[in-house]
Amino acid sequence: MFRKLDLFIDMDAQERALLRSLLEQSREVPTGTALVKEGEGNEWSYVLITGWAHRHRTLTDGRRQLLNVVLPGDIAALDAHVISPAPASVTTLTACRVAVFAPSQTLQLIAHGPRLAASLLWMTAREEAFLGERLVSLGRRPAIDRVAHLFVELYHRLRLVGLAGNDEFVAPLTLEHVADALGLSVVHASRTFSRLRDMNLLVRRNAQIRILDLPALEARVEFPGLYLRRGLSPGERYLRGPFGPASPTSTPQASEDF
Amino acid sequence: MFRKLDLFIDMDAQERALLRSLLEQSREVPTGTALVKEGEGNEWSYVLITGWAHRHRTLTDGRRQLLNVVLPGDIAALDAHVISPAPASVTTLTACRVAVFAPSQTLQLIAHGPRLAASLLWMTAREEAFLGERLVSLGRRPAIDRVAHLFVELYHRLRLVGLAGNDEFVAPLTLEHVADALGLSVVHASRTFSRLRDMNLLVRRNAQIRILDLPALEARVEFPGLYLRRGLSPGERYLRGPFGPASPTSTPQASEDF
DNA sequence: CGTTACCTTGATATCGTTCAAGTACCGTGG
DNA sequence: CCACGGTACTTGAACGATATCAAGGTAACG
Repeated sequence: MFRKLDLFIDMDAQERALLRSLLEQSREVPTGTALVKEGEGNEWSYVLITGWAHRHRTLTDGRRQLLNVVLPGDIAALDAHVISPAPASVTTLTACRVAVFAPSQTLQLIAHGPRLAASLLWMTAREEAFLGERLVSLGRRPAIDRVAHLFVELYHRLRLVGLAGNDEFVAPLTLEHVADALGLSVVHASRTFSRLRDMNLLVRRNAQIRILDLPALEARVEFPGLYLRRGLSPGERYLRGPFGPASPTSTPQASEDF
Repeated sequence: MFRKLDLFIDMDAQERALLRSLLEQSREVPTGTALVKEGEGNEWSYVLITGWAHRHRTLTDGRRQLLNVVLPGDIAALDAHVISPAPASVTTLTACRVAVFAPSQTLQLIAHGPRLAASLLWMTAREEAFLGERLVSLGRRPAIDRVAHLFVELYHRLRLVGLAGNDEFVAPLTLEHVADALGLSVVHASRTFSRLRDMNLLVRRNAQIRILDLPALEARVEFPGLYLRRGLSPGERYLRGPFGPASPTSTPQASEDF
């Protein structure tokens, strides 16, 4: 399984090398490992290379809220370097391969130049957009649309990193995870999946998700998908100008796996 | 009204000057101005100097979700530089004084060195923490606790910038804003305020909020307030080391208004 | 002095929760 | 090969928190 961090802007050779060096020391962790624990001072950040994880908060009485799902290529706890006690936990949902890196390395990345720094900013902003969308779901959408939106979003995110088939993918989430992500009870999450199946929109069998009617699902939730794409924003356009790729040997074009 | 951007790490003279230059060209905008419109390619970012604004998404049928409140000292649409069509709108709630700046200036800031870049990262991460907390509210808290949490958070944020009294502050939010922020109907938001008043916890009269029992409110929502503080995180400790303040003339200490 | 924006209150409806029971599917040990 | 226990899921029934509908009240403002 190869990691596509082409989420970043097109990188020159030097930038690629720097990132590569971060990813070299990776380790394998089992299901259920707490990479970050909320409330504790966390020293490390992670790049998820393979497997799934999730970010979540737990209240004292046991209620839980899943904030986001962390997929291969995503960075977990980048904020660990700037926000002292971690505001949320990060736990693996499957066995994972993760690259661990220290604050000093993040700052090295930033110090290397504005292009990588802006990339980190972009990743963080993307995370924020995910949270915003989820907030719209919890605040203003009925259960069926919340579930629809979650899985349409997952579908697109997984496709981006080559982990989803044409209409199918594996999502190692229990009903409880879905419920905790969407502010529902497990019971109602179950009923909602039944409803989606009966409406011929989406089928969930164990961890297998099959999208039956993507257009219908996207229409339900007004899915623009814009916040997923790596559009050419003003900032990026600017980056290609004044600063430009640091090495003239690299042609600015869609980046490949590396 | 003076702006406290001491949210940033302690800055040296050069860094302060750079920020100052950004804030110099500010303009006054009336209530209800859309600084950013969702779906449109936005070219500008803003530092809010005085007044209130809010970030929000609107669905086609008119349902709205308020994502966050923007207070003096906050940056709005910093992500405009990296995420192309704006994922959410930003609209003023009062007359505001805002400093407008272009993507090029953000990148200048980043390029100036890792300390300012990390500060931007910190502000973005803080935003993300706000969204996460709100998500917990919408997903797992009953109406009364949602309202409690929102106003405790606002209280602390306002205190941080000197805009809240000991137990009182002005919040130019209508019931509709509160309802849209918390995923409630206007009617129920009204009833919930009544309940809070009857329980001697909080009183809202027009735009005036009076906190009657802060400890009780904070206990209800397990308010740690950690994500508000500017704790000395690993990354920050690091910044004081290798890089240090760029100018040796500035003593590293708590920053003042400037 | 009427219009509009904002808020309140009551009555009824609904979506989602909780409680409870039961099924299916493991992996384990006898 | 079967009994066992655990986890994940499903389904039904009753309940409850919040929504919706409807009406009325107050204050600002032209």
